[in-house]
Amino acid sequence: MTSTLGFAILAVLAKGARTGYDLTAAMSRPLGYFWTARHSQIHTDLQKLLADGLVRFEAEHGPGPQGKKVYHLTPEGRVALREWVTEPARARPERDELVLKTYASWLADPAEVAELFRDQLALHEERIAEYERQQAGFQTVPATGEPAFGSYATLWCGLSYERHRAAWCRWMIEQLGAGA
Amino acid sequence: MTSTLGFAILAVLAKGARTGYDLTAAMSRPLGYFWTARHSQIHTDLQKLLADGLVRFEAEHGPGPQGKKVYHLTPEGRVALREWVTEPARARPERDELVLKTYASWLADPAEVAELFRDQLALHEERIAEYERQQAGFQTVPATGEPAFGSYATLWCGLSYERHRAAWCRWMIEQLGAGA
DNA sequence: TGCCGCATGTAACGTGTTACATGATTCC
DNA sequence: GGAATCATGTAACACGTTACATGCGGCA
Repeated sequence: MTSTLGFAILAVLAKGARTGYDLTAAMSRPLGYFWTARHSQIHTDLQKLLADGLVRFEAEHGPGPQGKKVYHLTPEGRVALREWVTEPARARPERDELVLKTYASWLADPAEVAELFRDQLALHEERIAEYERQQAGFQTVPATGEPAFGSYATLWCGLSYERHRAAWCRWMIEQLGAGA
Repeated sequence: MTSTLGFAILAVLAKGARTGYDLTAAMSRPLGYFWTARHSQIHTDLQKLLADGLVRFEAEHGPGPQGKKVYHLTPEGRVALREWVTEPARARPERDELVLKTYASWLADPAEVAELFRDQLALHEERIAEYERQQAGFQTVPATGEPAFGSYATLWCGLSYERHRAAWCRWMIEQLGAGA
């Protein structure tokens, strides 16, 4: 059974052949802001995909003791990815440390908690600016059949998420100030 | 080193003494919508907290082969929790299967992808209704020093999140319809 | 020659899920 | 007497992170 990370790898490879190293770069922040992985995990998962016949590689002469392996999708890999896309997504349990801290925030000094939220707010505002810059790079919304549609749609989601989060931080800061 | 789950347990116990079973119920959906755990994990973590002197229990006669253990915070546990609250939250990597599917959605049939988002939208709308009902239960916003403030603030966050998510689903459905 | 970026891989550990295992109490 | 709920615990496995390990190619 292919793991979700496996499909994430296939999704990136669907846009073009890449080495494990390139995949790692693509799946690190800020590029891969919805599924991240370390190179160690990517390499081991590539070996599983290889065994399942979903990817293959061309060995190339390059740096490192083992040279360079440029992975690409097999037709089976492309089919598996396409079928996975429309299957219902398994809900992952929400685990949010900041929300948990909020739940216990009544125990702490409101001014110190507000400090925490001011830091978070600054972070979200930075990301909003970054995402807006990226969004401005698109002249129009790409059509649903174009590879760029995936990038645009995830960017829209990320931007919406950061705005929601920023609004929550502002509300918290306001509450914590008023209660002091 | 106390794990995040450990602090989640302390945060629930800060509101009153509970058994492992009660904690499991409190940390399952929909109550614990920001940190969930299974009973197996909670029991093993309680044993660590016990070893660290952050919780203690009163043995009571009750059901089960081992009877009943009602856990409560020790003064050290309360201090540890309060100190943890104002420490900066470690960012967990975002891992969102639906967003990943969206990234690869250009490969699939738009009508089938739209189906996926209609299902998701229905789910979010249900949660919004549920959270709004819970919010209506509060006459006023609790003061920051009251235990209820934590519940209200997390509810606010959850509601805001579900609305953002619903808006994204609606946008996706619109795009997928227009492109067909 | 020395450092940085490219490139691949393994091992140990921590966290979380699923399944296994047991048995008392309560209500019908 | 039987079933549902309350109640605690262990073991095997999956997933993810951190650290360990190696070494080529290009540039200064």
